[in-house]
Amino acid sequence: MDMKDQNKPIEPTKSELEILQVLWKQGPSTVRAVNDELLKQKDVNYTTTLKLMQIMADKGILKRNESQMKHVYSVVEEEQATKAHLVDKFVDSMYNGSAGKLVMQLLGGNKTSQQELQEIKDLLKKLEE
Amino acid sequence: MDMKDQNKPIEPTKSELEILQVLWKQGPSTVRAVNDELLKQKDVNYTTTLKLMQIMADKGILKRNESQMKHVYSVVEEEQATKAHLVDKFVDSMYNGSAGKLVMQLLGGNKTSQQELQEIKDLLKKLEE
DNA sequence: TGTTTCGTACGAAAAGTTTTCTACCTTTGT
DNA sequence: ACAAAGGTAGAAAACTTTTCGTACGAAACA
Repeated sequence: MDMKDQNKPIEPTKSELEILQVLWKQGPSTVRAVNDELLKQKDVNYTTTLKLMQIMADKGILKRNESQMKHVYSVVEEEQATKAHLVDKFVDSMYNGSAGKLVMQLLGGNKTSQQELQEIKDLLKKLEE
Repeated sequence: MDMKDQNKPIEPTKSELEILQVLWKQGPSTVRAVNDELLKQKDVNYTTTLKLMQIMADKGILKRNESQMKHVYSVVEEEQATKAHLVDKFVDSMYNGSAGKLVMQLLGGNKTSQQELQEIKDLLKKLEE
């Protein structure tokens, strides 16, 4: 009996998110591959990453292919879908649900490149139609 | 000896953020006032809120005025500053530091009102200069 | 075949967060 | 003066998240 029954949105913890990053970037991977990547950022034990990924599989965040000895893990939900609802949650809790306010803050902080600004303007034009 | 020595950016937990929200909205407040506000959203015990706010004071997130029996707590860092670096952290971990990508996602999700869109366009104009 | 290497699984411990219990002090009202 | 109401503080329980130790099976290789 496992915990895979849940239509609830995923709420990854901090470490879980780090693992998701790697899987988003590299696609389906073994624990070893994920751990090697994490090691570039921080000091982490192989079994720690393994355990975490097992837990995530249990929660239904990841699925795994056990046909090989080296299990291959992949992400269940689309990257975009996960990000979308994480952003939603963030906007809700920080900006009272107003995406506009968040955008204002981001644009105000001049952390945005010229090219990015142009892309945003183009998108705004499209939205007008 | 307390833990107030830290220039590290604040990383509030989920519950701590809820308390920050209230203080941002209401300004310096007693535990009672904060708790009353929280009660509108969820079921929470007075001593729980008290403890949390004490911990936050310990961490240096809040400061308090003890001159009265009813201690008055206020936020140490400016709301904008806290939000700015929380957003930064979020953008870093989710969008690889690209604020533009986040904006794109937000605008793409049509969660943004006409008025907000207008404000954003105005801001973009200003940024061009 | 035996031994070393690399993988998984499981369980427990460590650390962090949240909640509650209890004690005790101060203010208020009778 | 005393009781009641409302405040703080500290210890500890309950959860959640993160990390690690140990066992053991499969593959590689001398």
